[in-house]
Amino acid sequence: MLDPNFIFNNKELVKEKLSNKKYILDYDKFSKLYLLRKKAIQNLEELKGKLNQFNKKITQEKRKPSSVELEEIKGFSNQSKEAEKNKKKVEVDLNQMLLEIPNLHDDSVPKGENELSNIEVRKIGTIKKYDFKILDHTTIGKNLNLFDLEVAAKITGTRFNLYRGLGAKLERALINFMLDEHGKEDYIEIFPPFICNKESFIGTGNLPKFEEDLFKISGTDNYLIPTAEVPLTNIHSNEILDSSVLPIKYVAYSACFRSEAGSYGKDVKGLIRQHQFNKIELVKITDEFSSFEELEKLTSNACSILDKLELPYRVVTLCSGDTSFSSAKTYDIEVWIPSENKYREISSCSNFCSFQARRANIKYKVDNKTNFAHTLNGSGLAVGRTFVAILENFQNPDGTVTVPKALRPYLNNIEIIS
RNA sequence: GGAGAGAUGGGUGAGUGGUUUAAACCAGCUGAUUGCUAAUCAGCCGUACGGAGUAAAUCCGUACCGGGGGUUCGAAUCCCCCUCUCUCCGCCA
Repeated sequence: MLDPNFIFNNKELVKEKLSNKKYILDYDKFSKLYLLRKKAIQNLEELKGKLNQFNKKITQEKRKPSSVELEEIKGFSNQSKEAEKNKKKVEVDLNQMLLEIPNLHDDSVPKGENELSNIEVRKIGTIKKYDFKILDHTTIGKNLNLFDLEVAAKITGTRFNLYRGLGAKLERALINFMLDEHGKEDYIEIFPPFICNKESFIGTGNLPKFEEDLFKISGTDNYLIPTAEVPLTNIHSNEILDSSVLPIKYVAYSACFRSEAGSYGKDVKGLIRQHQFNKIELVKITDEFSSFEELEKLTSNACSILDKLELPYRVVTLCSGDTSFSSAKTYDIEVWIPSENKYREISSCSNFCSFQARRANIKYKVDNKTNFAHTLNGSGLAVGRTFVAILENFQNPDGTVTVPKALRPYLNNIEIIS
């Protein structure tokens, strides 16, 4: 959520930035609600003040009000009740509008409409030359009996997967490897619930706008998490943190559930786009001064997993139009997928500045002053896509797959999956 | 699933309709005193919003005792709904 005072006082700037993010702000509607709210508050407080004064007098004089007084004061009481209802209604209206306004992108973000305007920051690792006909991960997985999309389709449906044998072990090894590596960087490990309530989703910005992307638990206001960002960021909702505990760093494994509404034709083959997948998530809560510095660190923490797994990748700064609803600045990390001959997103690292903190009410205190905290997150990494990248990048001419050295201790020191 | 108890400031905890402007204690901060540590004494010690102030300091007002609604001139206190916690029983990994 943006600061309503900031919107009110920076009309042109806010409108322009939002339009770069493909959002047309109805400023007139906003300022009308903003001013109505102020007026409603002033009206209510004046009436309440009169009422309080009268009641204080009665109390001090230790007597019951006379019938004449009662008549008069009842009028005030009723008026103030009306004023209160009016205030609440205006506040709800304003709040609803604010919840649907995206975050402003940071000035360091390139302006642009779509991914064509994203800027490559760096490219790491060398793409192998293969002197044999390479296979895609679906074929490799099938040949080596590592996972079974058909069985998953039978027992659940499309876009679900079942890992089997060494495939299941590889997936688990990756999870443990990533958690351990981030633990070395002093991220506190969390094992969160995979279902969160509506308030938590509003806190991170998934609701109210993106409900269709989520799986709702029938008969409740709860949803399956699409990422551990939701529980992790909300650990400190409605709290005022002492500045000495910042930055707070969390890492968590979770299964992630996404409806993938509106992506029916996309990536229908293989493990790239699933309704359920595994992911390691990094979340940071910082003060307002260090968040961009912490974003750089968080991004390189995510990259270091790819470095250690010897997977080629590149880092991209998303342009304004490609930056998500809640984010002020996002780096995408994209891993090389040989069968597609291109880089594919494997992590998205974002600084939300105070946008989520306002929604989730996360503050910190320094020198007796409270401010909204800044929140950040990034995948470290998407496990399923890492699995895909390993199968494809480490495939051998004989159809086997070499296990990256760093991962072997997690896989009974197996060197080759055959 | 059944029965019961509870939720009050950073913590413990009093408070069953009106000086509650939430007692008291602990923790914390500031100052005084005293060789140091410590002890003692005094003061301070929440959040949000609105208003005044060029701004900061500050001052005034309003709201907040798990959340929402209601009764009343007046609610931490009475009524209704919800959430969560604890205890016992049943079931269960």
